[in-house]
Formats: sequence, C-alpha cells, structure tokens
Amino acid sequence: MKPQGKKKATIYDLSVLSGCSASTVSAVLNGTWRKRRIKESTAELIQGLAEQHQYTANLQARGLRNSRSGLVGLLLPVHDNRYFSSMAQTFEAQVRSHGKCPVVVSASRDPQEELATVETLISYSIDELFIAGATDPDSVHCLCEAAGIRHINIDLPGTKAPSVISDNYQGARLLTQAIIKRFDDAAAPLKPEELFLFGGRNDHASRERIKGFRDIKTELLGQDSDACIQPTGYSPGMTQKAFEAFYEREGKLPRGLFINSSINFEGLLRFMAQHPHETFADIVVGCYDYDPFGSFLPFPVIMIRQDSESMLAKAFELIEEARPAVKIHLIQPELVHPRTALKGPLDSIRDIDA
Amino acid sequence: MKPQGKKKATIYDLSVLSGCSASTVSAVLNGTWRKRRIKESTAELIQGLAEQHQYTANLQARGLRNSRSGLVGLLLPVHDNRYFSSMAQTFEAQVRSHGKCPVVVSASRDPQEELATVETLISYSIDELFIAGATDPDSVHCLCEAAGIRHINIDLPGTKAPSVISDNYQGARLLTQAIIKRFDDAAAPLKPEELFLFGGRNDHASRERIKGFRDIKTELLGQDSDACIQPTGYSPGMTQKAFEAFYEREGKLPRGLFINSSINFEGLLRFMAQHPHETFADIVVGCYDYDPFGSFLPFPVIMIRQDSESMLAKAFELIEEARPAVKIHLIQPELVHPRTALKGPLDSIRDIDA
DNA sequence: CTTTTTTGCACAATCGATGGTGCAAATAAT
DNA sequence: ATTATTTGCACCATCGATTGTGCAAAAAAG
Repeated sequence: MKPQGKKKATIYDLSVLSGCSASTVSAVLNGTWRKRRIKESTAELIQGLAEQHQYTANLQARGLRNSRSGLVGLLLPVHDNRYFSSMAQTFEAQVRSHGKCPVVVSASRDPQEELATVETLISYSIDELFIAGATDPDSVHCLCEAAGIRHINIDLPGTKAPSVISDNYQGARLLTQAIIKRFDDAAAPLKPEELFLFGGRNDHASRERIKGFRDIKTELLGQDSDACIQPTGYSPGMTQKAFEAFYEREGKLPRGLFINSSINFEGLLRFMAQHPHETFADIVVGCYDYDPFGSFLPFPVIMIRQDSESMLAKAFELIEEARPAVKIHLIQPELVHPRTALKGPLDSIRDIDA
Repeated sequence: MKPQGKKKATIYDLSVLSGCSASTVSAVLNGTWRKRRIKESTAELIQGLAEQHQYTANLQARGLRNSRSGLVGLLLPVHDNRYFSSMAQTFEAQVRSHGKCPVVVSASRDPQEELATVETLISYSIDELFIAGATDPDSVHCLCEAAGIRHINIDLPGTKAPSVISDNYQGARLLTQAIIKRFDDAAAPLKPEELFLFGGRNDHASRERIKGFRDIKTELLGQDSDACIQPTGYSPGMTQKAFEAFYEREGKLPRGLFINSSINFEGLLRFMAQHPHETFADIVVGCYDYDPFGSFLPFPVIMIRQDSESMLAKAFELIEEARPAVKIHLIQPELVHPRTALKGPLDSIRDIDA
C-alpha cells in the first residue's frame, strides 16, 4: 500500500502472506503459472498481494539463476557527439521495444578501456552486446565468444563477428563529388591541390573514406597527392593544430575541405574562432557526419548522414539469427546538402507542452 | 591460459584447482584475505590460478549477496543533444574514477517512462542514482527512498531530494542582456516587441529563464508583454511551427530571439531551411545551451553553457554525504560569445593517431 | 611436556528467484 | 467401491559470492 519500510518485498514475503510456497509465488509472478497448473484463484490472490506490496523481482537474483540479465549493451567510443548520441537514442528505443533494458557505455576509443568495460558488462551477464566504433573489435569478440554472448559490430567492422557499417567508400565518393561540384560555377575552377582531407586515423572507416576521396578526386580533377591527406586522429585539438599548421604554411585554407568526422569538424571551429571570417569566406566543407547546426554554417557545408537507424535495425535482425554469417553489411549513408535540418530520433518522442 | 570453453571460471572451479575452500578463494580474490589470515603463499597460488583461468567475479552473484551492485545510474531525458551527451561523458569518467560502473539511460521526458526505468534500475540494485532533467523528480525520489538508494537531482530540482541545478534565472539575465546589448550599435534600437522568447514548457528551468528574461527586458527596454513568450515544449517540431506561425503573422522573425534550449534551436534551423537567408539576416539569437556548431551560425548566436562538470562534481560531493540537506544548489552558467569553440569532455581523452 | 595463543583455513548459511521432481487430494473411469 | 488420472502445489537444489563461526594444527609460553 504505502511505500513503507526500507526493503523491497520478495517472493518469500509474499509466500508468507499468501500461505503459498515461494515457488508458487515465483511461478505466478513470472507468468509460468499456467504451465505449472496453479489455480487461477491462487494466482489472483498472489498478484493482488504483489501489487499491494509493490513487489518487483530482484533482477540480480533472477539473472544469477538464469545466467541472463535482460540487459543489452551498446559500447560507444564517446557520447558527446551527434552521431553516437543519436545512435544511443535509437538503440534505447529498439531495446525497450524488445522488452529488455538498454545499457549504453563509452570506452573513449581506448582498446584497454574497451576490453575492461566489456568484461564488466559480461560480469553482469548482459545478454547481447552491440559494439560500435571499437578500435579493437576482434579482441572484444574473443571476450564475448568465451562468455557465450551474442554480439555484433557496428560502424567499425571486425573480422570475427558480423558487422554492420556505413558504406564509407561510397559515402566518401558522394561527398567528394558534391564538394567538387560546388565549384562548377566558381570563378576559378578547383585545382587538385586545393582539395584536402583532414581527420581520421588508421581505422577501417578512415581508410575507406580516404580511398573514396582519392578515387573521385583523381577521376574528376585528374590528380591527387599524398600531401592532401592529413590524418589527425579523432581529436578536435589535433585537428585544429593541423589547420593552424596549414594556414601558417600556406597563408590560407584549402578551398575544398573533406573533414573526416564531426569531431574533426570541431577542430575547424576552433581554428575559425582564432581567425577573421575572410580566412574561410569562400571555402566549401564536406563533413563525414551530420550535425544539424553544422549544416547551417556561413559557408557551404555538405554533410553525410550515416544511417544509424538502418544500421541498428540490421544489427538487431542479425543478432537474432542463430549463427549469423561473419560478413560485413554495408548501409548506404545519405548526402545532406547545406542548410538542411533533418529529423532525428527525438522527433518520435511525444512532448507534452506547458 | 587460452580462452577455452564456454563458461566462465567460478570460485568453485578455482577451489578445486587450488585445493582450498571456496571461501578462501573468495577472500583472496576480493582482497579481504589478510583480514581472514590467509597465508600469503596460498593467496599467491590462487591469484595465479585466477589469472591463468581468466577469472572474473560474477557481479550479479556478488550484488545479490551484498545487495549492492557497483552500478551508478544517470537518468537523462534524452541522449541526442550536446548538453546531455556531454553530461553523460563527464558522468562516466567520474563514476569510473570512483571504481564503479556507470549506467546511462534516457526516459524521454515521460513521467511514466521515468518511473519504469528507475524501477528497473532499482531492481538491479544500483547503488546511486543521478536524476537529470526529470519531469517528476519527486516521484522518482519516492521510489529511491523506498529502496534505500542514494539519489540526487540535477538540472531540474525536486522538493524531496537535494538538487544541483544551473542558476537559470541568472543565466537568463546574462543572456537577455547580451542579446539586447548586441543592438547597441544598430541603426534602429531594439524595441520591446522585437525581443521574443521561444521554447520551454512549464518546468522549473523554463520558469526561471522566463523570469530572468522578462526582468531584464523590463529593466533595459522598459516594457515586456506576455505575447513575447512562446513556450513550445522541448520539441524541434513544435518550435518550428511556432516560428512558422509567427512568420506567417508578422512577415518576419523578431530581431531578438531568446531560445530556451538547443533542442528548440533546432526548430529554428528547420524554419531556416524553409526560408531564404534574408528572412533572418539581421537577427540576434541567444540560446540557453551551448552547441559548438550553433555558435558559428551566420548570425550572432550568444549561448549559455551550463556547467555540467561543476554540477556533477557538486552532486558527487553531496551524494557521498550521510544525510545531505534537501536544498537546491545553484551552479553559475557561462555566457559564450558568438563564434566560440569551447573545449569539452572529449578533450581529456587521449587519442592515438594513425 | 602441558597449557595457552596464534595461525590458517573449512563449513555452512545467506542473498532472491527458478524449475525439476514428487506427492497428496480431488476427480474421473471402471 | 476401487483403481487410474488429473489437479494443485510444496520441497529442494541451484546460480556464485560473501561472511560469521568454529576448529584443528602449529607456535609460543609456562
């Protein structure tokens, strides 16, 4: 009735109150009571008591007994970024709709941290794990494998578990092409040495994007050189430094910029904050990630929206298969033209107004 | 040695392997072995075996026994937003540094969902709960209270548990003042009916911000009317509609805009996508939330950065107190001038380059 | 060589829920 | 009325780790 006392009711409490055994109470409350041929009236009695006393099962005990917990994990590199936070949002909704409990954790793109975090999750007997953007998916796979936990890679592929990732090559081609096309009507045509790629590191996604970038660049501008690729890692600070260094050297920024991720784009923002507007009045930026605010900056920003909804949907589908093939599933990303405000997962949340 | 088999080693496995009892193994592995006067050599033996067999404790079992789990929860309204995702990032780091396991979940600003989510967390015996931006913190409090779980409100205050929130009134005054000041050198001075507030609902934060807005507006512009307050809830879609309606009516946007949150700001983006640039060439926007990309839009955007680091730090401090006073702690937010790229939690992540 | 003290560890109960097994009472079949 | 079924539920072991208690053997004291 009232939320009295300090401790939660257990099946033993209800057992005493109802005069039934604990196993009967358990069966009634977890829904297996018909199978166990419990009388309907006893079931009702117990359900009534459970409600009165605000019984909720101790999920640790249940998990211990079943060696399943009802928890489904999502391992992210970082939260603080629209791509991943929107993935988290979608993930939660999906997991909830399956009647499970979502757990989102980040591991800072640190292989050690990734393994430690996953070990912790395994120790809580999570049922399934979605591994997004892991630096070392295969090691994570081994942990999951050993613990018998279904898992799948997202965003960055592994070689030992099925992976669902963006078609980074295709996305990069689209993006590069769109950047170049922006200069069609320009006074001076874009020269190959005016189109640079900044950001990324030696991961699968960056490699594919670089490949797409270079292929299209060669195709359309006839030429491309190593100097135009500036990997800076996934760090705003490092990216800013790269821009500063370039500017120091050349006295200007490249007219065309392919930026590997919104995190790197933040490095450009930092650069911008240090320099007058003229420094980049006529640049065209392509960013491999979508951020609604980024899309409205004062110069043309073409973005790639990775379709994390589809990626997750595919991943959920695969993870339910008995023995999914260890292959890479490519999801097509979407080109987003400048000044575009796309809807996101928040739009499906109903909001009650004042 | 090799990550063989399917099942994880338990203390019973190690008990057999070492020839010691399970309780000895347990004591050695959880560090209480000195207190239990276990010989150093036995400890070493068992630790060696544990390492060889990759033992990790089953945290559900431990949690069941201790009725503590090592989990610390953060309840968010949504992930997909820089304010909350950056809070999640900071939270994780803090919790990890305390040797616990962070669990971040969102509840979509839905009171029902909030309660259900918290019940689930409680069923997993989380040790502490940080309640951020809950619509109904007091009901959540009751659940925690009944379960004996330490908890604290962040961002939106409750009346039954200590709360750490932004000084929304002061922040709104700062922001409103900064917006008005922007028009000091304008051709035509800003008139009271040209400064509007959009967004927010009937929650504590919105009310305080509205109060601050109106107070400063009256103070500096001599006048303020109810018509200048347009609460739209925390929804991009509703906010867009409000802008469209205004534009329909007035043929233009207000010159001065106070936008209640970055989520509402996205509503403005959607409006912008539908209208030519001239429609808002000379507006000044103040947004109560900081988003790095938002800060560089083509018109002046003044932002308020809520200091979630300090809020969390204070919250951690309070939650460790035995019986913290039920009061509201105000944290000062920071005014961010246009074209500013602040550092965030990601900057403390070390990044290994290609 | 006894008695006392210390050392080192094993035993068993416990946390809460689950599910296989068994058994009495109620009901049906003969 | 007797045997065969079915119904309804209780009993108990189990999941893995923790911890209070007790008791031998070893060491120290007498």
